[in-house]
Amino acid sequence: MSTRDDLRDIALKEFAVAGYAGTSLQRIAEIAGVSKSNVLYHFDSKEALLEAAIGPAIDQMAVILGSIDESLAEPKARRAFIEQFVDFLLERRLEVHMFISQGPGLEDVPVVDRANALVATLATFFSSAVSSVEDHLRFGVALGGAAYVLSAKQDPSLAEGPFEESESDEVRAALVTIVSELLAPVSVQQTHTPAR
Amino acid sequence: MSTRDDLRDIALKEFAVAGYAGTSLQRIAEIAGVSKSNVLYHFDSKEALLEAAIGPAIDQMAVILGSIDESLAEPKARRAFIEQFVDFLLERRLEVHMFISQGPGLEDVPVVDRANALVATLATFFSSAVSSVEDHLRFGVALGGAAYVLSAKQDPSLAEGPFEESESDEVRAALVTIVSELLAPVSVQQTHTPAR
DNA sequence: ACAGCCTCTGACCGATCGGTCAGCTACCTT
DNA sequence: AAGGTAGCTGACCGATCGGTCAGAGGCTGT
Repeated sequence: MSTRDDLRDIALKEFAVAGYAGTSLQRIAEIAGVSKSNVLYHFDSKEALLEAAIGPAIDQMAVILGSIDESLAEPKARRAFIEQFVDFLLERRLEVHMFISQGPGLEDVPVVDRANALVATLATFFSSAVSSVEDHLRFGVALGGAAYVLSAKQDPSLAEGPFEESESDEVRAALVTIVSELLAPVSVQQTHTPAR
Repeated sequence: MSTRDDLRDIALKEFAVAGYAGTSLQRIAEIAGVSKSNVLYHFDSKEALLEAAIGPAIDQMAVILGSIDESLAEPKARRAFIEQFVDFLLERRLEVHMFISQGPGLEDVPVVDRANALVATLATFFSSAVSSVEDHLRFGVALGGAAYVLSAKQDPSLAEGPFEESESDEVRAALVTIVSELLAPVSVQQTHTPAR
């Protein structure tokens, strides 16, 4: 693995656990065993490092959202989307946790604004302007709850690899069940894209 | 309202939205319209300000947890607890959001460790060692999801007062429904404290 | 052998961090 | 009137922040 990739991975982990503002370039450099200057050689700025760390996850999220069309009202399509979404949460739990917990307060960082826009898009799919307050809450609980539980599970270690092999499948299945349950009563608006 | 209370409230809001590390005493002082020295006159240190900001919420949480006994298995008692818990989330959403999103990474801050211990206690009530992975996830999704959705709802403003009067009741009722739904299948262990 | 590039470092920069300190003002007590 | 105390401020401290810069060392192509 290249030094650049090392730095990106370390930065992502530190940003997720200690926060963007709470993580210094010096600390990232020390963990990686390089100088702070070297961090700024590979990345133009701290903000550029943040973009490199969470950008791929946002790109991936955009692809997932682009693949869903208005057929989301059909139970089968919806189930497939939820599975895809849970897989995304499992694979990118650090990035998602970062965005969930630090999304506000990291405004005017371009890559974060892009992520905010994506979540807004996703929300309109599941609960448009005409849906009830409860539907909004269901969507939020599903997204925020799944993101929280994944980041909180391996709290102190925040291990690098995915979950234990044996546990991973069980977690995935349970999450799909829970999220499906949460979103089941939500009616999907499949007409036009909402006005706002 | 005294200057001290002003500072505590401002600090809580800023800590919640920008993070503890991302909020400077200078900024808190500017918002309050006082000098930074004055902040450190009312609070011995930044950490003391954090404790003053979230301590009351943790005390309140401890009281709630102390009031529940092992009768939580009965549906009526469980429902009452969920309502009490949702009310707590509504009243203390800033503190809860702070703890949820910054709990790890704020270790060795005494007041945060106390909050962590409380959540662990709560978790053992709902899902002991013998319960399934899905039960653990259900509990986590309910807690983290409810906390996220409440902090995310009023994103930019992060208004001081509670929700709009008309909307507040609806949000409360919906949250009680959703959390009850999430926790319904979870079997409560009411024998002894789990072995591990 | 030399030139050029990539990787990387230490020294250094101004700004800001949390925190200390001496002292000012206003008010209360005797 | 004198003294004490609570509330507050500006000047200042060392440490650390993100970021710049000149240059060292290694590797490749000529």
